[in-house]
Amino acid sequence: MKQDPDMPATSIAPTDSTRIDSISDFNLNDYVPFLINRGATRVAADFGSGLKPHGVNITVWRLLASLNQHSSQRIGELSDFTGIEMWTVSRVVSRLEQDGMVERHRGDEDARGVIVSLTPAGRTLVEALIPEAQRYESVILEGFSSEEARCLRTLLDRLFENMRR
Amino acid sequence: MKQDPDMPATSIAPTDSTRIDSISDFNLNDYVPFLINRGATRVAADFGSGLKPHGVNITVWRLLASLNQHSSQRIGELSDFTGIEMWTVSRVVSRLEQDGMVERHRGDEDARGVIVSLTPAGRTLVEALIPEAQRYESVILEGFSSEEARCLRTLLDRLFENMRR
DNA sequence: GCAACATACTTGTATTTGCAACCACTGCCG
DNA sequence: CGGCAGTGGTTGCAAATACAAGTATGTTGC
Repeated sequence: MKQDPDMPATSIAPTDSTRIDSISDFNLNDYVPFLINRGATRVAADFGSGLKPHGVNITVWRLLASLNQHSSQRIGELSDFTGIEMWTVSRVVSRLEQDGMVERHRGDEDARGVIVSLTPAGRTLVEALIPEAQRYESVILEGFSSEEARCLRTLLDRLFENMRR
Repeated sequence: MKQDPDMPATSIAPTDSTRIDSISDFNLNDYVPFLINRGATRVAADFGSGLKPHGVNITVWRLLASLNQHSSQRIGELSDFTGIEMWTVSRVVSRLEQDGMVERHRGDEDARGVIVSLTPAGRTLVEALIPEAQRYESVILEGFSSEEARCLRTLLDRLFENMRR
């Protein structure tokens, strides 16, 4: 077993629960991609279960909220803004169209693009979800000062920008 | 269309790209659950595609890395630590067991629990993945001071603690 | 003005995940 | 010790997502 050369060998095995068994110095608790995925997995499960009574999952919510903000966007723009792969956006939008929540039509300038916009029913749905979303955010940010929350938002945003390359 | 009563009506429609169409004051760019999910979706896609040559996806990587850190854990502990639902952990562990990357046996103290541990092959695999993981982290944290990175880690960790309730 | 290539999106199929119902084991109470 | 509530884990089936291969439109060079 590899050992830190700066540390003297010890014959007493550590037994506390925070002991790290890994032979490398890699620590998941400090590994940002892990921390983000872990948080997001839980957000999807927790907030997602709150959305279920509305017949909506996390992906649908994110797309609807995105459309609520910029009332009509191309499939590719929705994908860029939300980080959801284009093929998934395409299929989710198809279902939302069937359900009468969005409309889809070819771009005017460039007919390769497909422009998606909320119907009145779609807007009504998003507006019903927003208060729940805000309530949920306040739960997960419990104990955060407004300074800390602002800091988290900024850093997450910069992270996302880095991922665009 | 509703209009902010504090703002005088204007006949000139705003045309800049940052315009918000929503009638409410809800802004996704400041909404933490959205920012986290967006980041995580991209991490899963980007880092995930780097993992594919190793026959591993993001969920498998997270579980292997978790086992690398605490060499044997129960299914429920893996679920708690990673945020992945237990039924998913159970199934992924089954596949990893078939592939010879982990071993599974009933708990000694309490035989309801199932204890999972890495095999030598599993440990070899994780150790091959760690350098790639570190490289990926450095890409997404480009431009972050060590102070900022530390801050992000701390805040993400507190967020996760809040979600445990 | 028409190949040839690029961009924007869609879709068939395979894999992964979510849910609910289930099985395995423990600890407690009579 | 026998039932029975509680905890930990698994699994059949449905829904969601990933990938690769497709269609539709636009742009460029000849």
